[in-house]
Amino acid sequence: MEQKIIDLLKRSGLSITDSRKKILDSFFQKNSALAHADIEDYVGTDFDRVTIYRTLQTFVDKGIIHTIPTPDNAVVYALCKDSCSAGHHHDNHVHFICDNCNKTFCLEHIVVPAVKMPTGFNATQIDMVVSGVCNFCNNVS
Amino acid sequence: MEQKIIDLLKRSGLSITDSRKKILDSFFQKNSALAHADIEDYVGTDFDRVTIYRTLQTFVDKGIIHTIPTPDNAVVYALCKDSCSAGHHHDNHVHFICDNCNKTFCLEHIVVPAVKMPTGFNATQIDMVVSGVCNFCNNVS
DNA sequence: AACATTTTGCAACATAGTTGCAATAGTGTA
DNA sequence: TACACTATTGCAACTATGTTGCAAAATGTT
Repeated sequence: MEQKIIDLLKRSGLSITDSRKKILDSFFQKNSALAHADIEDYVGTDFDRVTIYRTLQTFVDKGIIHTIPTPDNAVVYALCKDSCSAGHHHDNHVHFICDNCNKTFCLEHIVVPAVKMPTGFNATQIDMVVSGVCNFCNNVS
Repeated sequence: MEQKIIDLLKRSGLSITDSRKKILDSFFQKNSALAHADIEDYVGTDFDRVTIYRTLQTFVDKGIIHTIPTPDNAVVYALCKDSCSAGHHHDNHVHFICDNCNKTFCLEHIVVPAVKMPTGFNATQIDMVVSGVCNFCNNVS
């Protein structure tokens, strides 16, 4: 796991630092998307708030994580699959937010369907966010 | 116009106040969605920041406006069509954000397409936000 | 080990949004 | 129209979120 994280950082051309390792680790530990506050909770007081902001920004720039827009306008981050590289970002899957446990999931294999735009409108990016109850919460009940 | 706004407020069971009239007016004047800051600019110093927050919240509760999630996570509001009523909200159209002029539009007649959810996931709401260049910016170039 | 380059932490700041409470304005009734 | 009741507003203070500059510390390279 440790090695997997170090490899990913190296592959992205980033130097190996404690905060980057720990923050990446938090994404591998949980398998849902994380808000800034979640990460702050996870790493505790080990690192400064500012460092977390900057690290997340770096990860987004390098294509390691991507942001997910949510209806309640909280910033949420999730790991990108290997096909994502710096700048060129293949994030065309549907995202799911559970109203019950409040977690955000990437539905990796559900592709955002095409929509026909009105004349004059050119689409470059499409975000689709579905809310409801996730499989974990459904199984519990 | 004045009368139209007063009728809308009455129909929603709200008392007629200067701030509500002015804020509703800003939505009728511009025909794109508005961020809190846009409204603050429009109404100037006539009303307190807090009043604008509370008024927008009231309008959302009553189904007069709806919020739109944006990829850069700014809160944006737009007028609901008449079919929207308090609590019961028919907001199943696609939203469009222009990367050039930065305005947000409701594509009222473009319905969000259906997507098949993985087993265990139940969808109650689907948001679809398209980014690109709007028809106004395309015509200009 | 020594150096140049990144990264981090701190402090200070900027913006966004919330809450309690007293003052004010709107509404229905006489 | 005047009154009383209720709803709304403004103020102040606060919390949360995010940003910037700069010096100190850690990283990578030789």
